[in-house]
Amino acid sequence: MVCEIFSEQMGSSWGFIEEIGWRKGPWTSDEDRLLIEYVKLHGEGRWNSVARLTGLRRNGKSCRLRWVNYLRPDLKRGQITPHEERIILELHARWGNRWSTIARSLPGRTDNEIKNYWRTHFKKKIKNSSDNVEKSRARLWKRQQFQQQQQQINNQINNQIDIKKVMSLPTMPQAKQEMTILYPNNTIDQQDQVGFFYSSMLNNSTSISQSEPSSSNEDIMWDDLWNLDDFYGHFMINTTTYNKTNTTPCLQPMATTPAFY
DNA sequence: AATAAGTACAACCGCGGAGGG
DNA sequence: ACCCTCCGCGGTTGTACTTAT
Repeated sequence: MVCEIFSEQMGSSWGFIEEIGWRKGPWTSDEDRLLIEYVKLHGEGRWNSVARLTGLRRNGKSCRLRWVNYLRPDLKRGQITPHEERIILELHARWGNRWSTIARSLPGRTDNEIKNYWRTHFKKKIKNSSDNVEKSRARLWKRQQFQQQQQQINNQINNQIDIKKVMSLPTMPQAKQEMTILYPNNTIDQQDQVGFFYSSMLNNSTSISQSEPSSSNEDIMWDDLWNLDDFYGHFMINTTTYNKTNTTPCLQPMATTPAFY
């Protein structure tokens, strides 16, 4: 019966690409229904049998993809929440583009969804990253100046807060020196970038509650993250520490954690 | 209002690993 | 050991929709 319905509604007038028997392009609601019925009856898997058993003119790959990314009942709909975004960032720092691995930590989200989210929200900034290194350094320096001023003001206002730890942030040359010791095999340029990112991450983490006059903190944070993207492999993987029994990763940019950690 | 640029997301493709014959 | 099929993964493309100019 389902085959009859299918053949009635899947005429060539639909305008979709047909290639040697297999349909391509967007799925129709009827195709979805057939696939859902198939999974109800036979369970997930054996995707190449779908066409034979349902009359659906989709190949196994297409059926699996449609089910996994769109039809599965346990999928979470709606926008990625800020919390999920943080998780994605942290896990990407640890795993790189292993989207399926990242997706396992986000129930209801698919690898495809996370991959798309990453690309549209973050990846686009990479192309500008090399140009931004110098600009970011200037911003970093400016931010450090700003933070020091803020800290001085805070000191004056509230003597009970001990901010010595925050003020002990390493300078850029210090960070580079530490990286040279820790990762002597990296090139000078890599160490330069690594030290820079480390430094900027630290500064971002301390300035999170402060407002900065001329530019958005968020913009700066993302810009700096992009500078990191190309050398995660040299840095984050080596230095991200996690307990094997705890699947939640933590961003700890340096082996020698700064005082405020 | 028109259109170019940007964004979001569904879907396809190629590749490689696993497993069975 | 080899071949074949199936499956899953990551990269990429296509397109509808939104926003900016």
